[in-house]
Amino acid sequence: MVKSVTQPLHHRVADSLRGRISRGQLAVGAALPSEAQLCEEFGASRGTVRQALAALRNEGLIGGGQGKPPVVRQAAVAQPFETFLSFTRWAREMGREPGQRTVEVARRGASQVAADVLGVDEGTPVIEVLRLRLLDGIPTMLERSSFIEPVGRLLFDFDPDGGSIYAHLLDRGIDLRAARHTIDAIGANETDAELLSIPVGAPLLRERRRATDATGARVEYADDRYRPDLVTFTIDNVQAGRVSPHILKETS
Amino acid sequence: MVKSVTQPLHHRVADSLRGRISRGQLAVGAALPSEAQLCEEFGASRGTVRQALAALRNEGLIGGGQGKPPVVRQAAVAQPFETFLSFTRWAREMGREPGQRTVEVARRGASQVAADVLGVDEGTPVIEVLRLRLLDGIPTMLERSSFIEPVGRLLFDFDPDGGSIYAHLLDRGIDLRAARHTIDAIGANETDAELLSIPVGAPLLRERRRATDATGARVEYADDRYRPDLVTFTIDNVQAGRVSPHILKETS
DNA sequence: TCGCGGCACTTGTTTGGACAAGTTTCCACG
DNA sequence: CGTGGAAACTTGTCCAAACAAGTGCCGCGA
Repeated sequence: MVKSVTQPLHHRVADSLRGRISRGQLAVGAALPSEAQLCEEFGASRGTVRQALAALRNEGLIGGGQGKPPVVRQAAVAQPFETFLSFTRWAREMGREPGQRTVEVARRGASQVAADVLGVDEGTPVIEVLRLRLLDGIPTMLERSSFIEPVGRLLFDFDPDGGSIYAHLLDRGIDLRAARHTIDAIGANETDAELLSIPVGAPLLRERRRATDATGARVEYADDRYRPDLVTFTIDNVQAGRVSPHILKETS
Repeated sequence: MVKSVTQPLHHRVADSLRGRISRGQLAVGAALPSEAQLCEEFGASRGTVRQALAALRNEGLIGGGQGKPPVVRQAAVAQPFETFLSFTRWAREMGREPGQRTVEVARRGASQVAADVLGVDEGTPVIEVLRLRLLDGIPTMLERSSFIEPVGRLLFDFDPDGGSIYAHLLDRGIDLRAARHTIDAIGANETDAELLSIPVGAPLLRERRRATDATGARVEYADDRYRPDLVTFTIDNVQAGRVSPHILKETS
C-alpha cells in the first residue's frame, strides 16, 4: 500500500466526502456509497473508512442507522464558528449582500476593558478598528475591534472595504481557533445612533467577543452592536439528546 | 470472550469513565488511565477502548494529544436544556436564590403573535402567565408565557410562588422536549419598567421561546425580558472542533 | 552541573478478519 | 396476485497485530 506522507488516510476520505456533500454531488437525503464501495475507491480498509464516516457523523453531516447506508442530512450547516466570526461570510450564506464602511483604523493604547480581556497592561498599544457593517446597503451592525499589536499591524495593508478581516489574517498565518461570545443589550450612544440611523438610547443587541489563536493566546476583543429589528440570535435545543444546541444568527 | 447481551462494550466503557468524571473520581486536569490499562480493566481490545475514548472526546469531556494520556477537561457542564427552560433550576445552579412573584394567571384569547407561534387561530383560548423572577430578591426578569389550553389548565392548581412551572407540568405528564429560543433586544415598556425598577425605554435582553412536547406539538410561547446588567448569554465555540458550541446563561 | 541522546511509554493510523444485527429485495408458495 | 420468508447486503461490534509519531524521563558524557 503506497501511503501519502501528507495526511492520514481517514482524513482524506472524510475530506473527499465532505467536498462531495458541499458541492452537491451528494444531494440532501441521498445515500452515501456503502462502506465496501468506499474501501475499494480509496484502497482503504473498513476500519479506516468507518473512522472517516464517524467524523462526518459527529459533525452532523450524515445520519442513518444500522443496516441502512448513511444519508446526507439536511441543514448541512456550516460550522457556526465562521458564522459567528465573519460577518461577510455569514451575510453571503444568508443570501444577503454584505457591505461595510471602515470608519477608523488606529493604533493607540488599550482601554481598560480591552486590556483586561486581552490580558495586557492598560495602555499597551493595540490596533482598533471601527467598522459599520451593512446588509443590502442597510446599516445593520457597528463593530469595534481591538487586536493585539503583532496581529493588528497586519491590518494596515488591509483594504478597508475589501471584505473579511479574518480572511485577510488567515492569509497571513493568523488562524483564530476559539472564541467566547457574550450577548447582552445596551442603549445606543451618540456614535451608535448616528452611524446606525437610530435614536440615542434605542436598544441594541450587543455581542462582545474574545478570540484566541491556536496557542490559546488572546488576539482580539470586539464589541459588536446589532440593530435588534434586523438581526437576532436563535438557539435550538432538545432535551436528553446528546445533540448539541444549534445556534444561528438570523436576519428578520 | 463472554459477551453481555445488554449494551455494547464500548458503551459500558464510556459510561464507566463518564461516571468517574462526574463523580469526581477523575479530577479536572487529571490524566485518564492509559489505553492499555483500560483494555486490561475491561477485558476489551484496544479498538474498543479507543471507540469509547472517541465518544468522550467529542462530548468535550476529555482532551489531550498524541503521546500524552488524555486529560479530563473542565466544564463537565450539565445539559443546557434545563438551564434554558427553568429559571428556578438555573438560578440554583448558579448558587443564587431564585424568587418569583406571579403577577397574573389568566385564560383569554390568544394574541396574534402567540397564536401564530402556537399554531392556533387568533382568539383561541390560551392560559397566560405573567411572572416576575427574582435573583437573591432582586427583580431580574419578566416572563410572559402563553400555554395551549389543555396544558395551561394544569396551572390553575399551581402554587403561584411555588417554584418551577416546568417541574409542576412534568409531574402531570407534560414533558417539554425541544425549544427554540430567539434572542434580541427591546426597550422596556411601562409594565416592564415598573416591575423591573428601570426607566421606560431602557434596553432589555429578550428571549422568546417556543417549546414543544415529545410529539412535536407546540405547547408554550414565552417572552422573557432580562435586565442586561444582571444576565447575559455566553457562547463558546472552537473552530474545526467537532465539539459543539457551549451556551451559558450567566449573571454578572 | 548541564545538556543531549536514547529508551520506554503513550497515542495515532491502518490492516484484516469474524460475527451480530438490521434492511431490502425478490422469489416461491399459497 | 399478495404475502411470507429466505437470501443478499448493509452497518454495528469486537478482536489481534503492527508500525508511526509524539512525550517524558533517565542516564551518560562533556
